[in-house]
Amino acid sequence: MRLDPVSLKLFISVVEEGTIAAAAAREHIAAAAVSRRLADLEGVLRTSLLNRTNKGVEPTAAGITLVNLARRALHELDDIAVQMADYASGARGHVRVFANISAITQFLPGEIKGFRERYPQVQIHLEEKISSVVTRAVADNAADLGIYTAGPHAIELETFPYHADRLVLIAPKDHPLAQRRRVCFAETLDFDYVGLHTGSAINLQLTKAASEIDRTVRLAIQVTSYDALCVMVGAGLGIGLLPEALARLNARMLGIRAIRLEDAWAGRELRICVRAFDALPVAARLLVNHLRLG
Amino acid sequence: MRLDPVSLKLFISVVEEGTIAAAAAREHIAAAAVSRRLADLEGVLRTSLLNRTNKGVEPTAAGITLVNLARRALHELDDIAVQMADYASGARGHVRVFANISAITQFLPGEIKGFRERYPQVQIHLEEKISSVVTRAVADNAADLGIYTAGPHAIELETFPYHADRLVLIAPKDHPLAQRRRVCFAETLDFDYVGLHTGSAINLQLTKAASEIDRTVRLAIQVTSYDALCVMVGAGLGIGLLPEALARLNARMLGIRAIRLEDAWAGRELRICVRAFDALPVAARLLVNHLRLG
DNA sequence: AGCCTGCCATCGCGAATCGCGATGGCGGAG
DNA sequence: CTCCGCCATCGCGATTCGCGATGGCAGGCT
Repeated sequence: MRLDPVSLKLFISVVEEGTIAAAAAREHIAAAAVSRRLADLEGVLRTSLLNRTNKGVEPTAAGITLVNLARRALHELDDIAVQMADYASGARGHVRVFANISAITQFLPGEIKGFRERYPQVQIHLEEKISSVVTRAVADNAADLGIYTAGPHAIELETFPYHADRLVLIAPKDHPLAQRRRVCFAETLDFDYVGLHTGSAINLQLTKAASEIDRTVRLAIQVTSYDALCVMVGAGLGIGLLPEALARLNARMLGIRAIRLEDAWAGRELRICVRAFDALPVAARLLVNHLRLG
Repeated sequence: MRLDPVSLKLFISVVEEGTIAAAAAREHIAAAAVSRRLADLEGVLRTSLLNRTNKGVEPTAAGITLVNLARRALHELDDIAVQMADYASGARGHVRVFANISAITQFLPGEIKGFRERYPQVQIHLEEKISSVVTRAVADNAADLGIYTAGPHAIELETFPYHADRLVLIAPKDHPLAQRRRVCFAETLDFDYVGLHTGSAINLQLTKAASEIDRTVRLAIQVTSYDALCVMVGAGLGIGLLPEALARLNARMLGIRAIRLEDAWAGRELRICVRAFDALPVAARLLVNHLRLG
């Protein structure tokens, strides 16, 4: 049988006031009721808590111990009410998310929408960064969780699988490769490329793949966003690499063709990273779990 | 209105089991009763704690917060029962006391007897030490509280007044000073002394007083206890200094005379010392308070 | 489409708990 | 001896609580 907080509170009052009568007056309850609760408490704990005289009461050694323990326990209970008041008033948990453009444009919108429906009290702050910046931000506690493209990262983080995506070649409609359904990467190196900025996962992948076959990439221009990449390719400045979902999205509007790359490395993995899952605020853990199930 | 531990426990079970029905079975209570308590809890906290479906329940963000807070609070309540079990089984608080012989022989017996009557559950361990050892032991946490003769002590302790006592001269019955009712210290230095061991408060006091009038003490012998001192003086080896109560006690049995010292420093103060009163176990604080009121 | 199942919410009922006023015992003060 | 203030106990009525019964809902199966 668990101890009753009302009786503990009355007991504390009795010890503080020195008499059951005074404590009863303070707590707006009949002295008889206090007396009975104290007797019950002593029965439950099987020890005498008070020495009773016709001048009032005095705590026993056990009673003094109980007063201190009871104060702590009641403080915890009161703290529950205080902490829960934020929910009662509509205040929210807050999660800081950094994600790369691949995740943001392909998967996060739908999943965050679903999460917000389920947990309307949780507020999400989302920033788009390249993968290396994402992992660094999580490590530095500038973000609660990050979504990045898997690759060699020196930073020690706790990670979870998120989604897979695939890179495709995009070319202007009148490009020699535009009529192809599929292509090997090596063939593409005969043409000019529109590249993404240094440090982006795609740019790293591009230069790495070329290096592995002793070739170089002919970069006509480098841009900093997928949109800019699509526009440049559509304008005929070169070909480029793009996540498949994005390519499909932009193909019709920007007059570009998406061509499948047959190389194995074109398949990529997006991952979720956190500093330490167990140390995350509750709301962030909820979001991680939600994204993992997405 | 304070939160009800029974409802909090049921809430935790529900979250852990995932359904009200399973939690009800686990806690041996009807599901209807659980359902009602949960609804009441949500009313008190003015926030939704669970999303209910026909497949069971799922905690809201508020509910997850509450589970963690409730676990802590319930642990505190359970801890009360555990800690109080010692009293139920008769185990006691324990206080380690170091005191000098003056306190032990004159005041402590009666006062400790009164304390034990009042707090029979508290156990006292008493060791006799000289004042410098007493203060050192308290500083080193080898004792909870100490009683010593006030004097220059480098150790920083929290102290309280205890009792005053007075040193008197004791002499063998046939000694030239034995017929005197009172004497000045300077006069006594013309005779041999039986001294206490180096480091004792009385020995320090003796040598300090002599030094202040540019005289030396002629120590025929040094002993380590008051009993030995009395026996030596009774045997005629010299005169000595002793607390008045002890001197009166031993005078008749050992054939010695107690003569009042007229010097101001013969009046002494006994003090209680602790490392930090607020940090003491409850039982030790009770004893300190009892001794202060003695 | 209909039926079955498992879940949750609500209700009325009886049992248990709780606060109250009345009463009595006790010891100290006047 | 009387009075006062304290605490303990009791009987009573009000309140709370757990139970079984009932109903609504949605998913799964036929």
